[in-house]
Amino acid sequence: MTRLTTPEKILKAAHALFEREGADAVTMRRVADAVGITPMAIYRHFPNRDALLKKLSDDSFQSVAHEWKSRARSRDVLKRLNALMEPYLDYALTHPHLFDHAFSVRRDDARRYPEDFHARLSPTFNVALDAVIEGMAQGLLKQDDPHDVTMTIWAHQHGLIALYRAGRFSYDEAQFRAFYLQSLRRLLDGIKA
Amino acid sequence: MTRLTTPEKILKAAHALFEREGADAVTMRRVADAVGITPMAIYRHFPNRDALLKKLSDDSFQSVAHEWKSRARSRDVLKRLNALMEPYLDYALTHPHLFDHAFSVRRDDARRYPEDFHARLSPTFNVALDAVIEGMAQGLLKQDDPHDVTMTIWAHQHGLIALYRAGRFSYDEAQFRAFYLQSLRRLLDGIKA
DNA sequence: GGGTCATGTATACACTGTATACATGATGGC
DNA sequence: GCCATCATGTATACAGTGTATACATGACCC
Repeated sequence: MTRLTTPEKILKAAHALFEREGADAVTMRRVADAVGITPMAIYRHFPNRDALLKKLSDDSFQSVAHEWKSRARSRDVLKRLNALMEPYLDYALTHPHLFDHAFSVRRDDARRYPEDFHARLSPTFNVALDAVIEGMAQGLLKQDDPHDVTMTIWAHQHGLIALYRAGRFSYDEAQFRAFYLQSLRRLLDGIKA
Repeated sequence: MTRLTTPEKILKAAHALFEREGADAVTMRRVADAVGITPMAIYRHFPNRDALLKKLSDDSFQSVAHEWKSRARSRDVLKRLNALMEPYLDYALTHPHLFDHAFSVRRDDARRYPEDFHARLSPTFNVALDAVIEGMAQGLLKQDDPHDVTMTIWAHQHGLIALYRAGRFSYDEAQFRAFYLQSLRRLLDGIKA
């Protein structure tokens, strides 16, 4: 257990609150109490509450982002695409509150489609994009704009999880996972006969 | 201009605030000021703020729900499905804050998949479901669980709009609408070659 | 005419983020 | 060794939030 600097302690305490009870539970006073300082001391390290929450969720997301890439190892493009669909769900299920904050909250610095994704600014999007490009080159996927197709896949994943997070499914995690994969299979194969 | 009862005045004032500035702007004090009463007077008509917001968004949603059905007139099932995809987007674009509240907020009384939708409790879901069932019967759509397929379509729509609402697209409304319809076409046709 | 009840007001409390002013202790230059 | 500087903390205060509680007022009915 290495000694933590104060900003680290603050982030850790805030993170714990966030994971357990969601963003609303992360009040300056509760974080300060958990660290053992006064609320105003937090402002020596973070300009305001939003910045604290943002740093928090950015760090958390960063720590799982590399996991993304490591799953994209398969030679088979279709298997690779399938394997890429799971980490997004995994993150949503293991860090639900952080997921909400990372993807469902409007924020000024969020990457925007299409320009930021054409500029390859999103490492996670890139992995999926490359699989799609390769799939089209190999003739496994229909010829189409690969960026648009990747975005379609992302949106589909996101929609399912957003509805799940909003309480629109009565499925438990295992059941929802099955539905999620099945639904993505429909996207790959199409609904039309 | 018929005379409004106090609860109606409250709802109208709250609705205006909601549409213009979003849920956070709907404070008891601002609503009360707009109506010309004290904040506590609102509690004679609504048990608390959440109930006020809920009634508000339910009413708003109700007022557009019948529009849903009227679009499902075409004989051609595929055209009908396409026509059904637009109202959801229209509602999201014309009432963005209300859309967020209606579909992205966790609420205890929300209908849950699958049981509430099998019980046909959602008039809007039913319209799409019936089109899907008919499409399968006619052999236009792949044989599959029609409820699951309808849910897949809904999730796809929802994901696109959720990302748009979260600021992940730099498209303007017209551009996003085009992308939205294109993406849903991909779902119908499939991505695989 | 007087009780009942719906509807309003006034006040107060606990909670929020954070601006402002001040304290304290470590560090570096002379 | 001493003193200024500065990072880091505290204490207090303010404006905002939802809402519990107590009281006022006027319409209605018997």
